[in-house]
Amino acid sequence: MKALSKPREGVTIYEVAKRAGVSIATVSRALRDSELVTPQTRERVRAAAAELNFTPSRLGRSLAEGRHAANGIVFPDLVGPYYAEVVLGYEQVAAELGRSVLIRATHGRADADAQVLEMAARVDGMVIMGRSVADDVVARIAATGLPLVLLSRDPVSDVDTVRPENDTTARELARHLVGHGYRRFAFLGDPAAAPDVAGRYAGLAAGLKEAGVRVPDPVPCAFELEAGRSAAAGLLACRPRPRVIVCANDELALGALTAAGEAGLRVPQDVAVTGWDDLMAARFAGLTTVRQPMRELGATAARRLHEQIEARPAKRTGRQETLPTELVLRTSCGTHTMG
Amino acid sequence: MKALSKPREGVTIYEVAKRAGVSIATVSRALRDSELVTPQTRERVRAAAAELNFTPSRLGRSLAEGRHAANGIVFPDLVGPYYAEVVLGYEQVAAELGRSVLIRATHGRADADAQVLEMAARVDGMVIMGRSVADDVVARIAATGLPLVLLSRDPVSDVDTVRPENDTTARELARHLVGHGYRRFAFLGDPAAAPDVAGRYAGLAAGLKEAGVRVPDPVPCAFELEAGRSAAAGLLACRPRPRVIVCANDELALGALTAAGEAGLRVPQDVAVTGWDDLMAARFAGLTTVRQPMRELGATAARRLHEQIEARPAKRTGRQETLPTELVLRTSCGTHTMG
DNA sequence: CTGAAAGCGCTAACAG
DNA sequence: CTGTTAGCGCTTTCAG
Repeated sequence: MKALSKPREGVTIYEVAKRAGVSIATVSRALRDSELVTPQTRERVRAAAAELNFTPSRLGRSLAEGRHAANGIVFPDLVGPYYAEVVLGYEQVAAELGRSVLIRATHGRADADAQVLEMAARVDGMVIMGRSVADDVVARIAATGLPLVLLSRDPVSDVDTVRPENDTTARELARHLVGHGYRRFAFLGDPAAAPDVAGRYAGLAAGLKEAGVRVPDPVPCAFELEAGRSAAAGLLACRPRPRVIVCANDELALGALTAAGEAGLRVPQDVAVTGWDDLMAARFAGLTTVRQPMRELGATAARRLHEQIEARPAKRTGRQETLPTELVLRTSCGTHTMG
Repeated sequence: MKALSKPREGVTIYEVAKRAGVSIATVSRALRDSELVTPQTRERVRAAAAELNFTPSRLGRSLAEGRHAANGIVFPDLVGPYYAEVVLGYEQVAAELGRSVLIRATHGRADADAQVLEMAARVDGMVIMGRSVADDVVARIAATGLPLVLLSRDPVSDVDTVRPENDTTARELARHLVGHGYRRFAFLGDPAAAPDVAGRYAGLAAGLKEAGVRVPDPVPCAFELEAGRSAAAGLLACRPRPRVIVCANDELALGALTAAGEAGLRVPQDVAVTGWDDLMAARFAGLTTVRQPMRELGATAARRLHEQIEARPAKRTGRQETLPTELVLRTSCGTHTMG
């Protein structure tokens, strides 16, 4: 057997050791500020490392330490400001905790399962958001004992979950709209596409039922402005026309607003529209919507995950955490009298 | 010397080998579809692996293969839709190429340099965006021979660069605004904060100079709506008031629009406003702006990086690529007569 | 076709 | 305080 001699090119700890005239153990210690080295030696090693522009291999270190010092997050997509904010909150907390961050958007890809499993092998713990992968993949990862947190997703076995409040606020929205005198409702969005949408629809339905108003069937629709526009155009062509279109998120609502304009209808006089998310555009479009603590969702998930990682061996608590959301009234749902 | 016995818990290739009654080499081969194993053996190994819920350790594999199969991307921040879109494009291409993605937002953190260096040790190549770290860090990473691509940033030595067109389109914008008859310009944004802003300001200045219009000093301002609002409020209080406020990006412009509204000024009759980015909100705010191929910027950077990684040992070409941008005229810059 | 064993770069006992 | 050395989990010669 001979050396394999891969065409590696990074400077290794051996070269630094040789240059500094010490052993690799001393280099390792010196570079990590161990107390077990003379300031003198430390300096010599430091100098040698600097001269060689040496950075320790993360692979070697992780393998020896038995940890990656990295967290992952998987989400269905990154389109629209929603996911980005969540990822931002996640990254921020992870960075503070000194952990690297791996991301993967599944985009409904065929090999999503494999990619997520791959990520599971690279991290000390991960967050899975929404319906990015099937339950059996989640279960399989959970079975390995890897720290795991589900975000905006229905619980799977005893995995920790973090999500925004949907039900209560959706009921509140229903009550508010009924208060405007509306009776013909439409719901734009596919409850089967995301747990959050299911929760919003359920809350709306419950609120309407309480008020004795007919509950509309949901109109499934992709999460894009364009899709919202065309679906809403169809809805607005119905007779009798719905008096209010409750949309599963702001992008759809913005599309509905566009459709209403194209149909020559005034909002809210002819048709009212509501969204969900409170994107920046919602403000400029005067859209009534629900504000979600997106960044905080990501940050919270990161903290829960970290707790699990630190608490190894894992004690799955199945903790469920729900973050509050807030109804934001603007002009698109109807005219509000001041005072 | 004894075994170290870390409290590792993952199933290893040894256990699979034992269970399948073969050597670890055979397991390794079987699981990676090597031709060198009987279908029979392969099946036996597969079964054993499945029963044990085995996933090969990425660390072990990477260390042995001498590659991470991961790419990194560093950006200054993730606030606002701009960066998210870039990251999305990057992730998408990286995923197609079978590579994991590491992200890091520096947020102007003090330890940004160390974090970026850390990432450099975890990936086979990385993209550095805007002013996320200082030139010397870029140079240092480049010196290690790690494949590197700069995004929306001034070139450093011979590192490949990808960026959006700023100068030409900014000149075009200047000409258009001068065509509206405007002479008193203001520029909101800090050219020192981002190379893109510097390019936009330079282009605007050049365009104005050509037209014989006085070039305004830039008004430095953070990249946030609120900051834009207050800076614009100050500008609008000046006498004589600027006739048009050219903003470094849409968020600032949206803030300027808000400020104008609060000051009781009509846009564009009393003051015109332009942005840059073409966020979704820009459309609903009627904002004249410049559309950038954000997703394509990320995707292009990912491809360039991949080329470098595949072409190892690296041959730095210092290739510079500029992606086109497009002026989008809406109502905020002035009234346009049809036809 | 399969197995034995040598590393990949680093950390951490252990023995000086 | 410092050096020696045994792994960490996997891939890959090299021999059979």
